[in-house]
Amino acid sequence: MEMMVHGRRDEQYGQHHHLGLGLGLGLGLSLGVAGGAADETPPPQQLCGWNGAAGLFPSDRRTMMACHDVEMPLFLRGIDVNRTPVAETTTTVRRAPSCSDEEEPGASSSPNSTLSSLSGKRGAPSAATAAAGSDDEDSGGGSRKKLRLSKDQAAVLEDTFKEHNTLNPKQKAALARQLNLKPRQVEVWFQNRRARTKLKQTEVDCELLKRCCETLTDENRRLHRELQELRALKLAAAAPHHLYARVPPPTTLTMCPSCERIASTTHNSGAGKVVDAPARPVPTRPWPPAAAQRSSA
DNA sequence: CATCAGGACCCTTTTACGTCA
DNA sequence: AGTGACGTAAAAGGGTCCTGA
Repeated sequence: MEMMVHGRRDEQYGQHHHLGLGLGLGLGLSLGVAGGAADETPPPQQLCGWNGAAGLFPSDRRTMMACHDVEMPLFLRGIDVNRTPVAETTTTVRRAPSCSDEEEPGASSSPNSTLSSLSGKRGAPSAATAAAGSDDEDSGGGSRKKLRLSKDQAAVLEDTFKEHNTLNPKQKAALARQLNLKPRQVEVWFQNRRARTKLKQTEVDCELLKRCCETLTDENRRLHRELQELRALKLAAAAPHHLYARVPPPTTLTMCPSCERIASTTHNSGAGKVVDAPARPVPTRPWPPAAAQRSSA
């Protein structure tokens, strides 16, 4: 049952992500960034080259630290619960002064912890706050307290996320038990983590599209120039010789005999030399096209 | 077959916390 | 040392979708 649900979700959100992230791929870009794809569990929504966690996800200091710790044995033992930040460094998990009561390992320090026991439905805000108020009475008027996860907790979560970016209830419960967190906290962490992943991927896609757009703009500019030159050439060819001869051509147009491409080169010495432009039987197509003629007729 | 409850997830917003100037 | 701005992670709230009863 659990696995079924899981698979379904994957499928569902795979489609979802096609909408969200598909833009970079619609252009048929094979995102070359895909180098280290192995790192991140290719989520169902993996559409383009996954950049791997290395360069992407640890965008912030804290996550970075967590990722660096990844090598540590996966199942950390004696993980620092959210309380008693004994010898934490900068990422000390602080307990709110109000939350002086120590809950037993099962009940997390999260002020919202009561929420997780509300059978999953996160609605019922009033119930939540009410519960919170009753649970940690001294929480100061129901203001939720956020507790940073410890480095170790984050590392384990990161590791697990790399294996699979979603959790089935069993895994969630196990992880929560292992980390001494509420299942709800684990769930929220995974949600936020997925959101961060998606954001990063979107940024990468966006950057790629930007580059692609620049390339196309350049190409477009180049083609426009080429078109102008060709039009000028055509005009010159059509002009009567005596008129054309009076205007010293700023450039000399030459044609490659093999490929029949016309090249315009500045040629000072050959100023009076007029290229007999229509040497090439270029416009083989009638103008306007026959179809157009027919339709206009 | 229609309906409903339950569950999982996503998206957006809010809030608490940490850092820096 | 105190403070405000800012960035970020944790959490809330609301919505969608799917499944099973």
